[in-house]
Amino acid sequence: MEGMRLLPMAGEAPAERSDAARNREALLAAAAELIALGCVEHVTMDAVAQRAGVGKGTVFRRFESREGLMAALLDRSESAWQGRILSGPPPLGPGAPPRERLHAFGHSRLEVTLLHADLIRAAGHAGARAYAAVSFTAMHVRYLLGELGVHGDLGYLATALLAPLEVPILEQQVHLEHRSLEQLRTGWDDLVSRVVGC
Amino acid sequence: MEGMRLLPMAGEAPAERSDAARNREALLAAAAELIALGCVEHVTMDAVAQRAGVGKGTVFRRFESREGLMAALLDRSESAWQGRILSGPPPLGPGAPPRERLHAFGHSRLEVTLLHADLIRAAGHAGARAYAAVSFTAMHVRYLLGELGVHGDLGYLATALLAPLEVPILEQQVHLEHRSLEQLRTGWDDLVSRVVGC
DNA sequence: AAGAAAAGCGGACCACGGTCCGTTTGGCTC
DNA sequence: GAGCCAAACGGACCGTGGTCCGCTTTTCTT
Repeated sequence: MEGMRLLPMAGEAPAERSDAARNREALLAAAAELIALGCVEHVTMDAVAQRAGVGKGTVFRRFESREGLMAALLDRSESAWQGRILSGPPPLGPGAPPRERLHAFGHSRLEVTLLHADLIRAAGHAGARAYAAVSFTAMHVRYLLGELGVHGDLGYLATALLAPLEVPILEQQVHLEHRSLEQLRTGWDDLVSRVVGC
Repeated sequence: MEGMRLLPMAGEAPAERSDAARNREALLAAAAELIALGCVEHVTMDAVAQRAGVGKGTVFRRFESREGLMAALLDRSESAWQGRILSGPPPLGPGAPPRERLHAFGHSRLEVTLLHADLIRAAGHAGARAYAAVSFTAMHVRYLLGELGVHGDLGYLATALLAPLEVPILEQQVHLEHRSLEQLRTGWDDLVSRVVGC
């Protein structure tokens, strides 16, 4: 049994070396600190590398790009939020009727998106990361629409419902058209009502 | 009548010097050429300046930024398109019933957005430019919704309807979810039906 | 424990967007 | 036409994201 590889498990994750893992944590921490004591724009790759006490190349090897670093940062709160949906208390989590869950979902997504707007924008379309997030929300909305007995192309309807919750649209509505959070919530509720049917 | 300013007309546009105007045209032409014989990403500010035979500083003085240059490029086809809506033949232009116009609007917007996706992405949120475009489409959809007798926050509904026609969402649907143009058109029609009411 | 291969590391280097400031030029007035 | 000045010009310069490659460290094997 000597030649047996313990972790790699077929051809999946080749496992990370200890120094690499240590640096990954140090870099994420450094980036988070830099955000905390300034804006996201101040998070420059050189600054992160210097603060973490590593070379610049290391940052890129760990996170591919600046967008990748931002996406990794985002990933933490995003997973927590997904957890609240999959197994948290109602009406966000399971247990409430689908209609209520859909309304709660929109309100929550609205808030979390506005809260992390800068980070999300800086993360851009970082590889499969962004798609994973989009895909989770789309799948959930699709599921709720199904529960509600909606007919039609549920995949398209889910995407269409989610589109007004994306950063550019929300920023436009808040900053250019001066809509309040309350108005956005009402708008979502109205939109949901129209889409699922009277 | 000697001291009278002919063009400035109050405090509006201070008029452009002849060499400035010449350079603006040369730069736009150079940029268009560079796009034509390569992708949008190859349009670098140095390259545009060199091809137009001017200094780099001139490019930035005329267009503020790379995004500004892209927005200026986009502005041409965008105005033509707006013209087709305001005074072109039905069902896109006036003359057709509002419902048909709304469907035609979505289909047309879909195509033009996908066609110029790269340019639109490169233009980003270039100052008031982007908002002007967004604002035109929003106003038009809002107007059509009004004609259709829809009740509620028409401004919000217009934005929500338009959101799935924005570049990031369309690219996601086309490239990640492999939806055809036909499916997108059908999706738009269905969405419109649900929003304006059965 | 020793040795070797692979994974990681670091920082010099490059390209591009954007700024600055000394110089030139177009378009006035006289 | 001469002269003036605001506007426009050009290109050296800077910061940042991203790459590359020779050196170091970890980890696995025997």
